[in-house]
Amino acid sequence: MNLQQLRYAAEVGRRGLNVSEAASALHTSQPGVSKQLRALEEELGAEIFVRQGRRLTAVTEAGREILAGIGRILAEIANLRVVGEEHANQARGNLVLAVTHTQARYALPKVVTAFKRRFPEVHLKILQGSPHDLAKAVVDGEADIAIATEALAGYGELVSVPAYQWHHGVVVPAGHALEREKPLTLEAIARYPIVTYDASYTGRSAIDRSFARRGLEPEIALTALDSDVIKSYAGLGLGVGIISAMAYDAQKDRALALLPADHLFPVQTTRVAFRRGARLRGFAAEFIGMFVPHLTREAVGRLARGGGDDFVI
Amino acid sequence: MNLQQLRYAAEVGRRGLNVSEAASALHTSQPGVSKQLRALEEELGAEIFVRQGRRLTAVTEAGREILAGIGRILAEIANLRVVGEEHANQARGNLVLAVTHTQARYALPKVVTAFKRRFPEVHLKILQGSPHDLAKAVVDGEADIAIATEALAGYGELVSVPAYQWHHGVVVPAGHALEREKPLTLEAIARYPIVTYDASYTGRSAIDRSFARRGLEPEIALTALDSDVIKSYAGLGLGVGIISAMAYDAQKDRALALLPADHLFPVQTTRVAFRRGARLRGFAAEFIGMFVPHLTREAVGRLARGGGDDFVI
DNA sequence: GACGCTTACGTTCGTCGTAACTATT
DNA sequence: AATAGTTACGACGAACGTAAGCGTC
Repeated sequence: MNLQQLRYAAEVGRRGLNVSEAASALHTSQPGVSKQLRALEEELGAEIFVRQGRRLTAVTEAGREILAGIGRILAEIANLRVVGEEHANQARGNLVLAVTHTQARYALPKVVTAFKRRFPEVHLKILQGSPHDLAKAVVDGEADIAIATEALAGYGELVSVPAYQWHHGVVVPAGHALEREKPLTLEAIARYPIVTYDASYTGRSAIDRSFARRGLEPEIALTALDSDVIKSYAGLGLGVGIISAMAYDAQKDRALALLPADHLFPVQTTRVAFRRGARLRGFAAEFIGMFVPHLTREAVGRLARGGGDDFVI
Repeated sequence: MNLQQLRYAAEVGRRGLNVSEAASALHTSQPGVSKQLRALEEELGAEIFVRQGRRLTAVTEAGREILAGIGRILAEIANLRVVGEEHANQARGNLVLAVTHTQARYALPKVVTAFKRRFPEVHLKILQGSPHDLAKAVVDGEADIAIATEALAGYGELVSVPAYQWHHGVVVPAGHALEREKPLTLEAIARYPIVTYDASYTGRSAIDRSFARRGLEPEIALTALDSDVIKSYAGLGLGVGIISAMAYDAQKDRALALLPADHLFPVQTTRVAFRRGARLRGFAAEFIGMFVPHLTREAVGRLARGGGDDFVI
């Protein structure tokens, strides 16, 4: 058995049992991967994949367990490298953040600025995507830290902690009839077409639930992945915008009015997540500490080693 | 990086930083181990061992973390093999028990018999040693399950569960003066020399504490590792024996009298332990289930995956 | 001088990539 | 016919063991 075989098996598992694709992703030949897979199965005395003719069609019972173990092994290998990097230079390295657009645009700038001042030699990379993409990126080791309001708490492979809370707000063109609606109600909003986040982004599920609970079925005129796009179309009069209140800037968004909606939609909790068992770089733990009030770098380490359970709000 | 390098580093760490000894234990050449160690350190970018001249004298800060990670990796590799073995034949394999003499002689026979009837193809091996030896054997992967009354709960690398409780008893030659002492007291016992277990065996620490708490300092005439030896010498009149009550057999030990001492010494709890995170063979979990009442095979699996904490009585 | 790690070197084994082959869609 | 995986084979490289070298105790 060798590490290469484990990497190959893991990649094949991740790539939907497609050996050729895995080989190409690993920058090696397909026959090589195929052969090493067989050798691994041979040595373990258990088939990992079910073969129909010459194709891999499923993962066996034992295979599931084996792939899970391989995942843990490769994660620990990655941790070893992290220890080495940390040792080489505590203040230099790469930090990959996987965040939603709203976070990148409105929540991160302040922390990122402070972080960069403190760790000028750390190269920051910000990946964007849907909350599920972000979670997957962290699970697969492509990103170190994910920040999002949705989905993160649902992954057992991740440790997630609540970072801060916020509310949705309603944005309309200045002078819109809704501005005179006091107090603002869901019923009043539902009379207009809605422009808001795409499904599974930035608290969208909470918005839908709030309307549904009152028996309302507002027309969703347009959905987008980011608050800026939604603001633009709300400004064009395509509909009433529902965005994260922190995405409204009284200065820059003078053409729009923000109507507070704290009483209409539930409070949202943005969470920070990283891989369970991951050996985070010191500055990565520090970043989390800077982003989440009252969470020390040491506490982050403890969470990673996994008291096992999520920090519950 | 490859697995061989990790095995080498782990072995050197375990063998007190002696490369030659590690090489010989691994059935390979010393220069090979030395070179691979350097290669690993080189690749990780961190020294694992401190060198003074040509000798390894200590483990570095980073090295401690790295060796810990390597330990987890090698344990997971072992788990992969276990999955393979399980797949090959659920009812065949090896089960290594590490137990103290008292357990082997008086607690195990019934369970072992039942186990063998149920899994005739499983080869059972019973290792003996001091509780600390047993714990070490399991931590190092030399044994699957340890059973002892002392020490086990003190190892973070082990998951331990209470199996059953018992009391010490006093054995004296039939007709001994102590037989007429009713109720039996520690003071009365302390008037005679004592024959009992060696330090750190089978509840010896509790015996010492009981006397000490009453300000008594009995003369320990002789200590031994096993109950049978103690019984022999107590029978010869060398002193009053204090052994596990279950080690007294009214039939076979007719020359001795057992004086109950439940009220003199605290109740003892024998524990069963296995490596945290270990993927036990099905029959191993089953064995634990047979030994520990009310513990199902599934519960054992859950414990291994580590809700993290010991089962508390 | 004995022990213990490192350096040097030649052999061997394993891994990789190319090419040809076979089976499935 | 195209896609996907296996078998075959030759080349390269890495790891191993032996032998010699260098520092320590």
